[in-house]
Formats: sequence, C-alpha cells, structure tokens
Amino acid sequence: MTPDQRRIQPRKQPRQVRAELTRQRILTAAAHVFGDHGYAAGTTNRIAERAGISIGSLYQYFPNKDAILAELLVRHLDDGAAIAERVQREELPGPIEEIFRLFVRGAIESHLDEPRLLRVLLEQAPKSTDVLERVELLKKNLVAYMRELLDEHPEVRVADTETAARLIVTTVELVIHQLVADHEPVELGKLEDELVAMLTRYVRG
Amino acid sequence: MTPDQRRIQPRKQPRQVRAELTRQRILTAAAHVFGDHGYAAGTTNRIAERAGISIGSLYQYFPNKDAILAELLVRHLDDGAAIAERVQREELPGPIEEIFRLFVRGAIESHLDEPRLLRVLLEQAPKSTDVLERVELLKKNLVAYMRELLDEHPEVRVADTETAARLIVTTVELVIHQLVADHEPVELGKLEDELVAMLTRYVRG
DNA sequence: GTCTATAGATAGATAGAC
DNA sequence: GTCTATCTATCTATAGAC
Repeated sequence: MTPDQRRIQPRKQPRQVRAELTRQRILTAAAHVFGDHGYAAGTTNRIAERAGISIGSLYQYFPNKDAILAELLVRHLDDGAAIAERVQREELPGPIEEIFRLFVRGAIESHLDEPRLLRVLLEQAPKSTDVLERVELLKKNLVAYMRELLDEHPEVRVADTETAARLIVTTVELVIHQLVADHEPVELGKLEDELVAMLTRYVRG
Repeated sequence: MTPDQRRIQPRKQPRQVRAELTRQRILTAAAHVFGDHGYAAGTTNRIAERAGISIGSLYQYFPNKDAILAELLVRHLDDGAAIAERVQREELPGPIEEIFRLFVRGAIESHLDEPRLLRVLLEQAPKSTDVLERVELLKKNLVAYMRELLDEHPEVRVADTETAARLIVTTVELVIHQLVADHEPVELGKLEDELVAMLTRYVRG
C-alpha cells in the first residue's frame, strides 16, 4: 500500500474493513440460506438477496458458489480444531469420564450455532479435494489423539484401541450432528450424559 | 379386463410382467447411478441410459425423478422393517449382548448391497413429507421396541430407558451408515464386535 | 463498487412421430 | 410402447451501465 492510497481515504471505514464486513455479511447470509434450503436450493441469488446486496456484488467477493461453502466449512473445522486443542491442553489428568465429557461437550458446543447448516456442509456439499483432505486430516488427528489417550489411561481396558478410537470419534461426531439438529437444548443435557456414560462404560470394559 | 383383450395377446410376456421388469431395470439403474454420482448428478438421462431405454420411456414408468428416489428409499425401509420384525420374533430370550448382536448384524446386512446409494438416499435426497413420515414412524417403532426391551431385560441397569433407547437406535443407524460405506468387509467384523460391546457395557451400567 | 440485464449451460419433463 | 427432438425452467456466472 502506497502513502497516496492512505491519504485518499482518511475517514472511518477504510476500504478493507468495509470489504471484510461485506464478506462476513455474505457468509452469514449463506449460512442461513444453506441451512434453510439445502445445498442445491441454496442459490447464489438467494444468498445475495438475504445479504442485501446484488448478485453481481456477491461475485466480487467470492469467485463462485462452492468457494462460499468451502469457507463456511473451513471456518467450522477451525472451530473444531481449536476446541480439540483446548481439550488436549487441559485434561491430561482426571478420570476418563471427565475427559469424555470435555470432548463431547466441546463437540456439542461447536454445533450449537447452525446445526442445520452443518448437516448441509458435511453431507450435501460437494467437497473439493482440498477441503476433503482437511477433513480427513482433522479426523485422523482426532483418532490418533484418542487412541493415545486410551493407551495411556489406566482406567481403559479395551484391547483394540485403534478400532475403539475410530468407533468413539465416529460415534461422537455423527450422533452429535444428528441430535443437535433434531433436539431442543433442554434435552441435549440428558443426551450428553448418556453419550458420556456409554463411552465411559465401553472403555472401562 | 374383457374376454376380447385376453384373446388379443395370447403369447408369452404379458404386458404387466414385461412392464414390471422394465420398472425393475430402471430402479436398478437408478440405484447405481445415484450411488456413483450422488443426487444432483444422478440425472434422469443417465438413469435411462444405464437402464438401456430412452428418457421418454422412463417417464412412462415414473412421474418424475423424485418418485424414483422415493421408491428406492421405501424399498430399503421395507427391508429394514422386515429385518426388525424378524429380530423381534426371534430373540426374546438370551443375554442382552446377543440381542444387540442380532440388531447390529441385521442393520449391517441391510446396508451391504448399496452402501453409497443409501448415503445418498438418506443424506442428499429431498424427502417428501410422505417418505419423511415413513422414516419417522419406522424409527419411532424401533425406539419404542428398544425401550421395551431395555425395560424388561434383567441385565439392563440404565435409568432413563427412553433416552437410552434413542441413543442406541441413533448410534447404530448412523455409525453403520458411515462405516459400511467407508470400510472393507474384513474390518466390519471388528467394528461389529466393538459396537456391540459398547452398547452392552453401556446398558449393563 | 454496486447495480441490472443477460449470456450460457444443463436439468427435468413433454409432444408427437413411428 | 419406444423413440427423438424440444420446451421450459432455473441456475451460475459475466458484461457493461451508472
């Protein structure tokens, strides 16, 4: 950026900030539209309309429809990774039940915002190889971490920790995707309790 | 049908049989096409091509694309219901672990044929209210039956059997959808064992 | 920078010949 | 009954005015 450009716009709301705001408006609108209508019926026209801009403007911020989807998914994955990291730092100690509870609760939290959107993202959206790789990598990391945890924790008595880790990660992911989308928050507490109980009793043998 | 009509076509391959055969050809082709390409890219043209008929003929047998999807899904649901009934007749006696094994194995069996198709049917296909109601009803029945089973079985020590039944049915359904599609048959045995173990230890407290 | 208008592509579905 | 040819609708994406 040259000094000239800085002098031209000395007011508030410099270009980049305003542009970033519009980007966010589009992403938020897209999240609602995809969540409400699904992938195919979540048209770029609808997104632009909901964002309060024209279709032409939308294409100034994103090269195509799938780029919007990809950004929404990456955003969610980053959330998930952040939560996973947080959990991994916090809870080396404690009973296995508490560890599972942190894990499950983190997963629930990261799905509370837009549960219907997430099902669209993960189930319907055509994923680019790039995004697919990210998903696979994140899941692989989770499984590896879970296996390590099972191997090291004294309470755990399951034999095949690799299979167990995959089963646990898959179960938590899938059950939460479905249950968060279908149930009221008041019931989520109970489901969390039962899911944690199921996993705990499983690994204790 | 009048006597005249009977006399006009005395050969083999009466109309209805041949028509039913064509219907089945279309459904089989559609199963492959949807499984391979997904919902959106599973076009009626591709289905007709794979079935070896023209697009016009296809529309003589089905009113629209979604009717084909719906019939495939209903067919699968009927399979599932049949298996559930079979299990319900067989296994009042025996340890809870064996009951879960029948349940899980039945679920796996009914997904072995066309796992990728099933994911498309259940995740991507826009479901009509009619089909949605059928799915809900089947699931409700399964949950009710599972709850009854938990309530009556002496080994079961879980408190909230309603929530537990829903968690179990959801877990089996989702985990199997995903795992059958993703894994080789050789691994399915291990996953079955672990899933059964998880459920058994869960309800035993 | 934002808009309107529209190009370009492809889908589902139908008409009408044979 | 089956086909080809085509209609209609709808979507993504772009061009060009302001």
